[in-house]
Amino acid sequence: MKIGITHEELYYLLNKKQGNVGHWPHESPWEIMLGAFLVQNTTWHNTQLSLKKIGDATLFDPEIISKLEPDELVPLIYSSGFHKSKSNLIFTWFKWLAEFNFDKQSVIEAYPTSTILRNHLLTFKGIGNETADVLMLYVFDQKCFIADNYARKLFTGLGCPAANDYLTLKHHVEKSTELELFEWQDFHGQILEYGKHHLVGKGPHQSALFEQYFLEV
DNA sequence: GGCCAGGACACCA
DNA sequence: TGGTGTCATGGC
Repeated sequence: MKIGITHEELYYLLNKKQGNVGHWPHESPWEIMLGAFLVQNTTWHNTQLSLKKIGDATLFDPEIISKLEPDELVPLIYSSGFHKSKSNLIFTWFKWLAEFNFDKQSVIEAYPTSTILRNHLLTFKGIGNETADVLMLYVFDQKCFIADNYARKLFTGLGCPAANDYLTLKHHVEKSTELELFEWQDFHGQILEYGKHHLVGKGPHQSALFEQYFLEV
């Protein structure tokens, strides 16, 4: 990268600067899945309103959630928007999980490689690259990089030429970065935290600003 | 009252 | 393959 630090160093700088940001707040894996779907193009605040309603109605019991029809899900998730598509996704997702008896280890073992599992996640209508990676990283415990909007802005600002496309940046970072699983999880949280404070409403090319921030450790 | 948020997808050329 | 419209709510 242009400012001459490795991806690992970037992560450690963010972590040192911002401290513990709590990578993905949750009480259970079911809450992570629901959060990943509901937060699409929505604020975390709106997502939490929906999660609270689902929790009140189901206690996040996957068996109970899996028995809810899309029409029954709509009033629970209304506040996070796109309720038609999101209710259908939750419905089909938990029906699929039921085939594995809601055991995520069984899901992981049913697919020969993490790439094959990820490709299957992408077959769900409503799961794209970013949501698939959130699930892989936080639910199925697979090391990966989430090249979301904030990450692409940040890496572009740092002079990374591969950052304008989701998959290009994802693969670039993954093949050239050595981190533990919990660090990959925290990396996303750190970028998100940084993005919410420094990237909202700003254009992608802010390298001077980034350098000033990171070198002021 | 317009703009945007921790996207995804269909459609078009 | 790349660009654009659409889905929808809540906060500022």
